[in-house]
Amino acid sequence: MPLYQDEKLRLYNSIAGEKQVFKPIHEGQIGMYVCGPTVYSNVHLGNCRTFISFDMIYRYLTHLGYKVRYVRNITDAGHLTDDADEGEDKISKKARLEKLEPMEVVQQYTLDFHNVMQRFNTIPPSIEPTATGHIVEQIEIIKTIIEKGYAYQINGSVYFDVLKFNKDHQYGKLSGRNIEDMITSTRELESQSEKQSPQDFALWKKASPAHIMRWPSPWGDGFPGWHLECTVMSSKYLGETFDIHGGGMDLKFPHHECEIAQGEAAHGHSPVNYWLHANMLTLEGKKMSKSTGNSILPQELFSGDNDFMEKAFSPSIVRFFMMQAQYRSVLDFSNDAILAAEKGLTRLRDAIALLDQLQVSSKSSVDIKAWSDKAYAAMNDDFNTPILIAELFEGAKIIHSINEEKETISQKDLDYFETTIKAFLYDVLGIKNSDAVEDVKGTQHIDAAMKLIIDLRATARARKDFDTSDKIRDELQAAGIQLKDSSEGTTYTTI
RNA sequence: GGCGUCAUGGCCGAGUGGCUAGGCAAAGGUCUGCAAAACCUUGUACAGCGGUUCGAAUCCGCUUGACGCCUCCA
Repeated sequence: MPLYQDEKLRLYNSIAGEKQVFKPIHEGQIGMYVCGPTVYSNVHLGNCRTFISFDMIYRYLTHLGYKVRYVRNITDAGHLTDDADEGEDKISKKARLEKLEPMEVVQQYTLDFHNVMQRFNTIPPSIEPTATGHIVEQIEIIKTIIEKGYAYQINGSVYFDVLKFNKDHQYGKLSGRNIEDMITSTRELESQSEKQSPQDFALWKKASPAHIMRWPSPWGDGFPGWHLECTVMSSKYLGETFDIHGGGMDLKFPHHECEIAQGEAAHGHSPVNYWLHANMLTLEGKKMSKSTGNSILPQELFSGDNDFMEKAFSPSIVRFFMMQAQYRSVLDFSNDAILAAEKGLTRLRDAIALLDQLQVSSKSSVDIKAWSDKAYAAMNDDFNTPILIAELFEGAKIIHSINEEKETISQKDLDYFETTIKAFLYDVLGIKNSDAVEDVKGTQHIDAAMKLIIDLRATARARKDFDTSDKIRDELQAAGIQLKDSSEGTTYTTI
């Protein structure tokens, strides 16, 4: 029997503004769409937080026994640098500046994104569609929206008519805005806009002669608007209404608002049942952002080559650090905070490593079921990973108590305990049980330590204390470090 | 200016109308030839001012501050 039948999952639905009991459209199956990156530059750590948060959510849903179709797009066209009429496609701009084919830009940063996601131990989505791969579908849905009367074309571009839409539907319900306020508070644009109303947004943009990314359409050569791809790809792979839509908090408006409008305009009903928004990662108290330069790249963190941190941190530590905050809370990234996370994770890992050598008894004095109930309760409460981690530390305390024979555990309980605690740390939180740090300084430390051990062994051999020298060699071997004796001396390698 | 979120002990970070969050750090202890490590024990904190209440850090109001969105951003 799948776990989800016992576990009542509640999640915070942004559009309702409250936690709701989760009920999928089809029993046991979930469709989840997450807005992916625009691949015009390297993903920074803030971007990663969102994807790691939804990876954890995907993992937990899967852990509960749901069959999840997880779609996360790659935006490789259509994302404008700004909303003005002269707004340029981000990919196109980067290609122009670096004298590359747009698809070279896309390829470079898609590879970077995949590489970083792999380092963070995220599970690839079931489908990872691209905007350029769905131009035909985007053109089709634009036609539909025009037919329904919610879009107009002008000078080879097509705009969504927000005011018209708002007469029959409610624009702004996700982000809590009403159209009147928006009209009165909209900043005046210097340039004369071809849009009927400043709130209108582009479904299709005419390509100027110099624009290198262009596709033919009924309205002339051009490229699709940013919001459209998500509407098209989510409905194509998950249906016109699906269970969960995720993304960063900063996409709530206008991006997700526009998605709702497009979906309702084209299909007549709301596209999403549960909207989930992951909060921002800040650096020195300010939102990480490519445009302001206040950001740190994952590679810089893993290598220690950055101005913010005193040492290198492995992907697992960074991920564990992120999991210590709830996904809906703003999290500030700092040297002290991640250092604390590193020590905590080590303690947790050390405790779990003790599981294999625990003595079993005929009866348990510890209540493992009560412990796991609390762990599940934490996750069922809108994926409260900080509480889950607190329970994992309680688990560590239990392990130590048994190890010191202050408490007892039966074989049956131990098996369940081990399975559960590992499932939560490895499978749900996605923390690997060990990982190598590509830390130059760290390697130097190990080298220094190994040199000392090797010297001690050499001394022992010199005085024919082979008990000691063999012990060193054999135990290192067992620990995965192989000594190599040669006429030049002794070296070591990891196995 | 509009909309929204948040202010928790040295740091990070949960949660709750009355009962221990957790991690890091710190102090004491166990262990140890000495250290280190490890493990155990210890924290009554919740921006300020009012109000509701038998009781609020938790609810309401105001003040102050921070952040996010309103323009591209995960």
